[in-house]
Amino acid sequence: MDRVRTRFAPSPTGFLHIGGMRTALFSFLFARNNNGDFILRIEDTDRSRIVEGALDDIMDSLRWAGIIWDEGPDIGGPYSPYMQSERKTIYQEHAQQLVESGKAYRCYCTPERLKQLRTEHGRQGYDRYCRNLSDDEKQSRDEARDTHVIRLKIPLNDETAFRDEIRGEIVTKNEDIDDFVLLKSDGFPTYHLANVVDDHLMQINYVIRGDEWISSTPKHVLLYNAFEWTHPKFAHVPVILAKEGGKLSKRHGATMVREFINRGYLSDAFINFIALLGWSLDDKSEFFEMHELIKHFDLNKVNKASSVFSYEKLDWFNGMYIRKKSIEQLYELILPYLIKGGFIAKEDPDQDKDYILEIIPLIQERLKYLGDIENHVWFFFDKHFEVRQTDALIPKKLSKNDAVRILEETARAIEGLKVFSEEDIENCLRGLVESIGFKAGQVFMTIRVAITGSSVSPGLFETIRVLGKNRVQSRINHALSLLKSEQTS
RNA sequence: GUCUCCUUCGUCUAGUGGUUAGGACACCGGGUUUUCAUCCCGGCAACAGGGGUUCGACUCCCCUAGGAGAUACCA
Repeated sequence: MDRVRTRFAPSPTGFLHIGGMRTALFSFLFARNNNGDFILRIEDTDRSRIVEGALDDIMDSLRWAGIIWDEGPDIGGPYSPYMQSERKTIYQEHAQQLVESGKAYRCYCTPERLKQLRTEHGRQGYDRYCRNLSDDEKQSRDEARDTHVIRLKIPLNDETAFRDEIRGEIVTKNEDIDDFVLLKSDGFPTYHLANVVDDHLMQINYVIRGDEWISSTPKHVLLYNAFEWTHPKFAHVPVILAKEGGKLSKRHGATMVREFINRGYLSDAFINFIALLGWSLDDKSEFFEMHELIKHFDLNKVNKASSVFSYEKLDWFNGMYIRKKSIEQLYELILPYLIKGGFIAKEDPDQDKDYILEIIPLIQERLKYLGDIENHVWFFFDKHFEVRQTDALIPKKLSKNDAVRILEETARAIEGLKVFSEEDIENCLRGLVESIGFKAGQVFMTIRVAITGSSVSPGLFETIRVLGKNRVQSRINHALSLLKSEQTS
């Protein structure tokens, strides 16, 4: 059997979408699983819709995810170029060839006529008017150099079938297929022409794409037939929908891969999650690294039905992956976010490395995504510290004086600690609870709010240890002054 | 409207004629506990509906409904 070659062929009309990434992933996994090639081709034949920066975003996002192509616009390859806009003459020659062999024809219908056709008959496609133009008329139109497009002459009274690798046989009556446009009046090809010509020329033998293409596949099959080429195998993978059905859009949350990168989702987690949208190995495996996905991927295990993107489950996966990272790995990962949050200086990022290395274990299991880091570490940095919940300083059922007493006793007890280990801190404070007569929860909450500024924090003893004696003492004093000033009740 | 595809817990899914229909996320309850988180235990919850075929249908066929896509000189 021939070497497997698949491709991902996005158009640079926007940043890479979640669904696009998932389709690219399946195409990539299938190629790698078969020791084949994965090609990146850019379909930029609609010059009016090209978005600045989209091409770079698509390539960067794919690389981030570990979806690496063997041939593409940036690295070239044996079938260069990989930008369709640079292949314009190839398509024109092929379209011309079909006109000459009588399989396609020039159509001079104006956009206005086509529009009117649609309003009169509903959406029923082109009426194949120019297909039957007399030779005289054709000649005079050509002599007048009327603008025209080239359309494929669909063989009537027949049906077109193909086998989808995921769905099986799909049959369409040819009368339901338009004499669709091959070459636009500006000389650029339509997707249909360009995609067929390129897939053939680039030796693609598996076309793996989103299932929104199912209904145009018969057109492509007919085009392959017109060229007398054998068509590749087709596999239409299900698309990703929003919760309410319909396309995923901004109002549901992030849709661009870029947004997930920026928020600090780990590529391993993202890929793992997205791979499971429409594919699964069995009823128990849920964690897969890329090499495992490659090893196990199978088109037969791809679902037919579209799936809903769950932000909650992505967060869960991401949390699991964050917890699997070593302290050192996590340090490298969060550094950019610490810089962005103003916690450390860009010029000297490793300045507080030892301190941060101590902090990480305390927050690791609480982190959902890296961008969330500042909500967990702000109070570890003096210049960001403030008591955000001053009223929480006084626990339920206790008075201001009780709180003052707790903090004063705590300051004294901490001062007496010779060894500042977690164990010693714990023993010390538990002893304090005993002697003071309040409940542990009440005492600890007051201390927590005093030293972390809020009622939610990592474990108290470990936090105290990491903060260090000096910081703890000065924060307790600060809290005392807050309590004594009349603001708190 | 027409054509095509799809349909198992709220969500992601396992299941290929005989299962108490399994797992995960979310949710609810309990445990651990100084808060939050983690972790552990338990619970809720599904075969869209109707006809067939069959000794027997979630599994096969047909119809209906619902959803998605196409119906562009966009991809």
